[in-house]
Amino acid sequence: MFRILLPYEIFRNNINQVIMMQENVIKKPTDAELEILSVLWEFGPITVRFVNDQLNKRREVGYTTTLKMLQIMSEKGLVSREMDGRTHIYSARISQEKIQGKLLDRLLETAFGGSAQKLVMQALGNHSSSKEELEEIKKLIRRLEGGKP
Amino acid sequence: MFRILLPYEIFRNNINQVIMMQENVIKKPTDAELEILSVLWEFGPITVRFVNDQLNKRREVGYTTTLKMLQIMSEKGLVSREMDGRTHIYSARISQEKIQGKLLDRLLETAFGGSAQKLVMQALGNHSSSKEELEEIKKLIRRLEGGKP
DNA sequence: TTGCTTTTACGAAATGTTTCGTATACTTTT
DNA sequence: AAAAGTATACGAAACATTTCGTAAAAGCAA
Repeated sequence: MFRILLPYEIFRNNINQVIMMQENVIKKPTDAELEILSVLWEFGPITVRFVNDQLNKRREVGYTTTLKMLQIMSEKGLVSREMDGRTHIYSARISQEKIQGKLLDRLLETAFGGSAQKLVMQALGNHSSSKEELEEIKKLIRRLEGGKP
Repeated sequence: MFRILLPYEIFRNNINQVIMMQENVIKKPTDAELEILSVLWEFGPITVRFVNDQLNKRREVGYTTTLKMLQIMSEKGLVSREMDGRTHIYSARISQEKIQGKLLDRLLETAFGGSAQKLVMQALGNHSSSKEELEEIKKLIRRLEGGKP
C-alpha cells in the first residue's frame, strides 16, 4: 500500500540508523519536554526544524535550544531518533496515553485530593464540550454504572 | 459561637502579627509546593511541625526543609503566616479551586491536545467513582446539555 | 571553488528547585 | 541552673531545567 508523503516525510527515504533504548521507568516529563512531546504526538516523526517551527508559533525559541532539548530527551529515552542522511528525524517513544494517565493521576492526587468527581466536574464546567462529546461521556457513565445498556 | 479547638489550634490563642501581601499573578506551584499546599488545604492553618509530619507520612523530609519551603512560599505569596508567640501558623493564600483550574487547563492543553472529553473519559475510566458521584456528573451534563430538566 | 546556509555536537551560563547544616533564641525538663 | 528540646533564619550545596553561543561538518548556490 502507498500513500502521499507529507512534506517532512520526503526526507525519510534513506534511513541509516535507529537508536533504541530498553524500556525503563519513565519520569514525569518537564514542561519544555511536554511541549515538545505534544508536537511529536500530533505530527509524527519530524525534523528538529519542524519541531522548532511549531514551538515558535507559541513562543520564541532558538533552534539550538530545541535541538538540545531533543538531544537530552533522546538520552532520557523520551524520544527516538532516526537518521536520514545528515538530518535527524525524531519520534515520541512514550505514548500519549501513558503520559496522560500519569499526569492525570498526579493532578488528581495533589490538586484534587483524590476526587475524580471534582476533577471531572471542573473540566466539564470550565471547557465547553459539543453535544456529541457529552453523549460519549454519558455512554461511558452508563457503562460504568453497571452492565447492560 | 464556640467550638472545640483542634490540637494544632491550641497554640493560636495569642496572635501577634499577620503578614499580608498584595494579590499578584500566580505562577504554577512547583511539585514540592503543591505537596505542601495540599496539606494546608486539607488541614487549614497549621504549624510547620504539623505540615512536616504530614509530609513524612509519604516520604522522608527534614524539618528545616519544610520550614524553608514554607518561608519561600511565604515570600512568593503562596501562603500567609501568623505568629503565635514563637511559632508560625501557615495558611494557603491561594484557593484550591484556582490552582485546580490552572493546572487542569495546562494539562488539558499540553497532554490532551485541548480535548476535555478525552480527559474526562480517562479520569472516569481509570478511577472508580461511586454511584452518587456518577449521579452528580450526570446532573451536571444534563444542565450543560441545555436549560430545563 | 568560494562563500552562504543548514545541520549536529557540546559546553556552559542562567535560572529555578529542593535539601539540609549551622547558628541563635526561647521553652521545658531535670 | 544546666541540659535537652524545639523554634526560626539564613546561606549554600546539590541538583534539575532551560537557553544559547560557538564550532565543525555537510550541502547548496554563485
